[in-house]
Amino acid sequence: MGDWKDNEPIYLQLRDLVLTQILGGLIAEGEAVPSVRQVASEERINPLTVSKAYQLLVDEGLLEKRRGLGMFVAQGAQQAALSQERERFLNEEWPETLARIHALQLDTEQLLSMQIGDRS
Amino acid sequence: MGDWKDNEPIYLQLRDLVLTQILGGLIAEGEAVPSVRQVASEERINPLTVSKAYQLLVDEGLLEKRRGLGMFVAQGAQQAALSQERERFLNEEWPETLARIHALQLDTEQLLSMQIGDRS
Amino acid sequence: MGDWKDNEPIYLQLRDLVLTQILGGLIAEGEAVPSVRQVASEERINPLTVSKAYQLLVDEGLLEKRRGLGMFVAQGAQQAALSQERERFLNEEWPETLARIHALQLDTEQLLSMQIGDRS
Amino acid sequence: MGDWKDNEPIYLQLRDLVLTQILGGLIAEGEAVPSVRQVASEERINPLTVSKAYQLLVDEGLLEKRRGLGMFVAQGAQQAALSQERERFLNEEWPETLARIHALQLDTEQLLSMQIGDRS
DNA sequence: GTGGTCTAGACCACT
DNA sequence: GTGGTCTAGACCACA
Repeated sequence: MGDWKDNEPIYLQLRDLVLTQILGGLIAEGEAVPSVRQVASEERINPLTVSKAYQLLVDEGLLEKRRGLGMFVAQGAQQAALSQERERFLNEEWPETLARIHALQLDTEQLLSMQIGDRS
Repeated sequence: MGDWKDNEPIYLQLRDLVLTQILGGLIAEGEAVPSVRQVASEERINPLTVSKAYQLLVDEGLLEKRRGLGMFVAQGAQQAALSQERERFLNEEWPETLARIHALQLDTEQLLSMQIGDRS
Repeated sequence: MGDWKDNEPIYLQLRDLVLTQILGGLIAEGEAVPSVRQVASEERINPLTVSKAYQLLVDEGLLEKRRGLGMFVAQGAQQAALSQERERFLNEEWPETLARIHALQLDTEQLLSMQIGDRS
Repeated sequence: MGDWKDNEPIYLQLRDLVLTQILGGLIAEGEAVPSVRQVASEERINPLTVSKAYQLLVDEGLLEKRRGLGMFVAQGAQQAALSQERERFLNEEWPETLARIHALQLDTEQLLSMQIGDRS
């Protein structure tokens, strides 16, 4: 349960992982996320690296620090994460993807109708 | 046309730029691409960076070096680029994008209706 | 009245709060301050944290412990707090603030015209 | 030339130091700031610590990264720093200071007329 | 040369 | 117990 792509910083991958869990409701709002030390030891990575990931989420307002207690999922984090990630996707990722699809003369509609794991 | 994203290496961005131009037929097969020096001075980047991008395209068989003359788009480059990039896109890029679309519960219709350059 | 800045220890913030109340005469000399338990439960913080704040004030001679009865504002506490805090303010806090005002080239008139709770 | 208060993180002190230099025009806009390694070695601190300070300034838009080249003072940084720091001071620091001055029954006008280094 | 990332380990303040 | 900070040293990608 601890394998990381090495073309992307671990702390970014971890941030995305936690964010996905918040999105999916796997960690409820108001609930504590696993402590820095715990994640570090389970995933066999450095506490600093975990800290960096968590700090990013705090900066985005999805996590809250409570001094001496730990980090907690902020109220409204699930909804906030959803709209914030949607906006990022629509503004940044999708336009580029769309451009590439056109350049490669592929069919957007057909691509979108694919299921995950499919190979056209 | 001299601004670069700083989250991706310049030489990769430049490679993609040239590749897109080949795909779009903006540089015909057999035609010369701008010299390393010219690109470097116009884009105000290091000649080594330009060289690196060109070398990648040579390695992929899309450009040809002719000693003393410069770099030229290889015969069949447009078609080769198309199939090779399609392969890469379908295998690496699209699955992740598709997964993200599902995770964010985005609307297929809305995605289809966006055109290049649009904002939602 | 239960939100704390997270860039300063809670026990210090609490100490300042009580001290301000003594200065302002909100808690008269000889009067009891709210019990550790009461504050802890009202403010939803750890009793140890409250204790720490109270202990600081005891050390400064502003509060007195009476076994089995609680903590009381010491005789002469208001006057003592005043001179002691003035000293600290003039020696430590104000010089830095003054330097910053000069560095930011702020207008004395504007600063004077602001009242508590104002925004520029 | 490398002594730090130990009640505040070094990286914050360093950030403030660089910010002050930008404010004072000691480092002109477009000019490079000393490299992470250079500062680290001169000040006898860890490169990571320097990095953290610089990263903050990048986040605030006062510094710009140029890949492989270093960090540069952004265009308009001096003015931006001035207004940004002013706003922070007026909104956060001054109101609290004003409240304290009143609680201590001091005279704001007299305090403001003090010169740096004075003792009333 | 530049900054970015990571590790291993330490110490601190806070609750 | 919690997170925050710092060190010393390493390796990497980029220009």
